[in-house]
Amino acid sequence: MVEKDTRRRTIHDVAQAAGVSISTASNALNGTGRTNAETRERVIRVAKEIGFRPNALARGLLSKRSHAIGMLTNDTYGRLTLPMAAGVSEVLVDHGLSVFLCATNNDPRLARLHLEALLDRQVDGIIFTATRLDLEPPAELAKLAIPVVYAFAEGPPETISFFPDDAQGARLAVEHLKGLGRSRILHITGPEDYLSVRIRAEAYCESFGKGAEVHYGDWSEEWGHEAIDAVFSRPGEKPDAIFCGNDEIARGVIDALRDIGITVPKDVAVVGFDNWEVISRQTRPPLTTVDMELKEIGRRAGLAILRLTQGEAVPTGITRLSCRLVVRQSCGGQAG
Amino acid sequence: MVEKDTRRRTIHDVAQAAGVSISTASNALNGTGRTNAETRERVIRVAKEIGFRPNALARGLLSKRSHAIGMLTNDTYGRLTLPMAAGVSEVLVDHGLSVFLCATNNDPRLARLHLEALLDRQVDGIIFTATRLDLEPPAELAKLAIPVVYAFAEGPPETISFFPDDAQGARLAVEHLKGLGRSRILHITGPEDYLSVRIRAEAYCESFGKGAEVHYGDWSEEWGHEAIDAVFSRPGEKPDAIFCGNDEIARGVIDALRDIGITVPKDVAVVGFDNWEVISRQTRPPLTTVDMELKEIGRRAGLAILRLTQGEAVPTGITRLSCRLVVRQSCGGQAG
DNA sequence: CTGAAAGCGCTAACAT
DNA sequence: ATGTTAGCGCTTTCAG
Repeated sequence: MVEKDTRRRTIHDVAQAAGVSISTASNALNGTGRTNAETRERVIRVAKEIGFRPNALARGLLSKRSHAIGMLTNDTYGRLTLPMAAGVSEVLVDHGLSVFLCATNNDPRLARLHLEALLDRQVDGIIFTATRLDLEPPAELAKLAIPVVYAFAEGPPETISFFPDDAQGARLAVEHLKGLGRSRILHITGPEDYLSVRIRAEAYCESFGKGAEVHYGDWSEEWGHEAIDAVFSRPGEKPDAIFCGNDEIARGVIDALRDIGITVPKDVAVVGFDNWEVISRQTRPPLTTVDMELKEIGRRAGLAILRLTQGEAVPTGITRLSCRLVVRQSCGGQAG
Repeated sequence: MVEKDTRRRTIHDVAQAAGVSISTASNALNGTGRTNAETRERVIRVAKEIGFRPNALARGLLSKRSHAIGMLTNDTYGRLTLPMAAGVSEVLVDHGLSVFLCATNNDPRLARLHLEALLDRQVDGIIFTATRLDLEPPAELAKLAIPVVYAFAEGPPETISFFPDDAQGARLAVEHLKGLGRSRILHITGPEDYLSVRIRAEAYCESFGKGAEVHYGDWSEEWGHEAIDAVFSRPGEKPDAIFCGNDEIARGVIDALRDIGITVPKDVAVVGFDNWEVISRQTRPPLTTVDMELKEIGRRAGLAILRLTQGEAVPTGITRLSCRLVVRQSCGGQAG
């Protein structure tokens, strides 16, 4: 009994089966050089028949392009990184680029380990993503010979970065509330040492004008509760709208308001930030919130890397991508 | 002015700089063959000096091992896939294996595209992960010449699969409640067509015994609300504990109980399933819940692939990994 | 239009 | 102990 040959078919097999030389087979398959239409078709047919698939390693060795990129992320794939990864992958898969996912877990040793592995594998480029804008990317990245793109992170000058436009997102929220006739809008948000927190707060202050009031805290529902309890237990005029720094805070705010008998959105309108659906769809009422379009950020980063690996130029600097307001019922919008 | 040579250093450069032949350099660096200790050290030193890093493509071409594996996942990286990916990566990175992440988004075209790309890249193995146990993995996977491991998914007979032990997890929850003196435990869970739902429900019934009562619904907070409203508005004895099919349902349950003036955990204890922290830490009181140890599933899958790629045998069949009960305050546990 | 040959960077027999 | 050589699978001059 003859053992079945389980080896992968090589271009050598194709050439032999088609009765041509290896180089002719290669030319035919890649449409390079001059090849008789007839032979070309025969070669292509044979290749399909015997299930030939070119070895990407051999190709990469020769072309010095691996058609793979690395995605380096500082966290264990939080809710920010993943939508971005989806966007990256979506853009690249149809161009034959694969993605190595490297979670560094904020550990510099791991980061270097992954980075070296990526370079050894001759990746055509690297996308660095982080969980907050003001996290310093590894300095080595800037010195690499291959293209690097920063997503949700800021690279050094002359590099390419994609950000959500936090200021525009905040304005979107405030203008929406103003348009609904709200006039005493409070901002309850996260820790002041986050860059996005400061940007959003500043845009809120500018957009709302006199009477703006920012409460910094942490990213938790509990903080939303606390803040509401504090604000509504003090004397004086009460707010008629709350713009929250993220959806978790917004959820705490909404729950706290209900607890003290205030109706959302009739008495107080609430807007969140993130559109993290497990929260924003489940608040009662569902939450109007600002979506940072993370997937789009990923897409843009992927596209940029794609262009760069093809030798095209991509403008350097920070590109701020617009946020989108997702209107649900917590502001008095239509039921839906 | 001489252009700086930005080419990557090759073993040829090392050999030249160390004044030895290429093969001696190779032997010295890899510790293969016989090499004089002195030359070996010199070669290694020189290699480090000029920043030599071996080209993984060339190595892979020769050894037919790319030291990369593919992770194929059916969803756009949901909360289930990601912890598993983290576990996989954690185990493999120190062994020099990199991971291609391929999100198929439940699209068969994408799945095949990714699979072919992985094979072209000569990956050493593939891990398939899904978002539910009873999702049929692509049939092509079983026929591959390389090792395949299924995580949170069931492969065909004679393959290797890792599952959470849903039945044990459910028993953990029920026994915990019984141990706390609860005697009228209800099970409010997800859609009956989910295998995990059926397994958990069955284990609950067996463990709780006479009087078991299962309410099937969907995976939402809303359903938790509805179910509680229905149960507490009907005549007859009321439950003193609820075992929920996931954390979202549990959150709805807790909120609904509070709405009708029932205190958790005093009057009714609640246990969830998933330990999705954005929910389970934020319920009031925080939720006692069953953790499926997804990261551990990923680790085991990664370890299995590692063994297989090294030619070691790994027992086939389904391995069910124990769940862990995370005790918070929704059952009357200690405050923490 | 086709084929022979060189070589990408590396490893592993085999000579020396 | 070290060097020479062949070759992994592929693309690409360059002769024919």
